[in-house]
Amino acid sequence: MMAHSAPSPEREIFTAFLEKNRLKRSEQREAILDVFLKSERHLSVDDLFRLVKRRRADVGRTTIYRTLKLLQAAGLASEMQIDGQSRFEKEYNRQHHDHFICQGCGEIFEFSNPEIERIQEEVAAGIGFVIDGHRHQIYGRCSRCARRSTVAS
Amino acid sequence: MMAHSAPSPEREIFTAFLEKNRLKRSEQREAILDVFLKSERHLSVDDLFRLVKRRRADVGRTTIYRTLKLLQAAGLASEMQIDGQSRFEKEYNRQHHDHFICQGCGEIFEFSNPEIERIQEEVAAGIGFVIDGHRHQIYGRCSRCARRSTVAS
DNA sequence: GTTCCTGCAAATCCTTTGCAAGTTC
DNA sequence: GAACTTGCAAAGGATTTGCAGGAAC
Repeated sequence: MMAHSAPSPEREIFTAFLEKNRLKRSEQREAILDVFLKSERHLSVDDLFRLVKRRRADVGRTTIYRTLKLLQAAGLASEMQIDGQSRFEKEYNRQHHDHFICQGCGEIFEFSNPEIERIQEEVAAGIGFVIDGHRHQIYGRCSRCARRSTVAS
Repeated sequence: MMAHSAPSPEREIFTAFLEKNRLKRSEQREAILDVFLKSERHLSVDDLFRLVKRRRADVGRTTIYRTLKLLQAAGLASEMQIDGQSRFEKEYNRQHHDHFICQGCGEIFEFSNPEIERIQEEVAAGIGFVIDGHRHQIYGRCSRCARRSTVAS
């Protein structure tokens, strides 16, 4: 039995992706996509697993892993690594961005800066390097945590 | 029995580090440091393990892991992640830099750009974020591999 | 002699894979 | 019904830890 969710461009893309690859819909996949789309965070596999489990206690971790691969292949999710751990964020209709990562509270802030991208290209061109992509993570303390640690110390 | 190596600032730093922390010298540690210092590459644990093994067939992987932690703590090595794998490079007397990573041949090129660093700081300041450090990896193809794939296709 | 090191094996952690049973089309 | 999906358990790969024996101080 299939559950139904309100339509959205992401769901249509996922459905199209499944069809194109002769894959099937399933309640688990719908639930995972739903939960994933609802979240505004950078989710670890375990975060997602726990969130989906609240809705379907019988879902397996394996299915989370497998579905995340599908979401990436469909262009709906993108993976990043923080402290050696995979995290996933929504990718659809989003432009490229990089991350500030607060080491105090774990919060992740996104940023993008065309100047930096441009300089990257220049530097790459200087050595004949052709850029496919990049990861730029900046570690430190967010304003709140910075304030706190100044006061505390 | 202790082997001896030509003195170098790095070896002195390591010796001082061991003394300060009431740790002991050992042939393994000396050998690992030696091999590490001689390499100009970004070594995986396994790379280092194999290189050291050529000199001391009896060394254990565990000792490589443990010694790398010491080298990091002493400021002689720094760790980076590529494809989820740890790699280590020399840190002593080196200034901060980031990496181009060729997905064709695996080669790693270093770069540093003060403009990028400056803009980073500006963007961070804009949200009150205090920077501790950052990782900036650019993926793509080096000039040789770019040429090859253009010709081949 | 005490304290620290080492290598092995076992344990962890995260992720993938084999497989039998259940779903979707 | 054929083909795909699921969850479990087992297997993998990278790294860490417990421990008994060995080396450094």
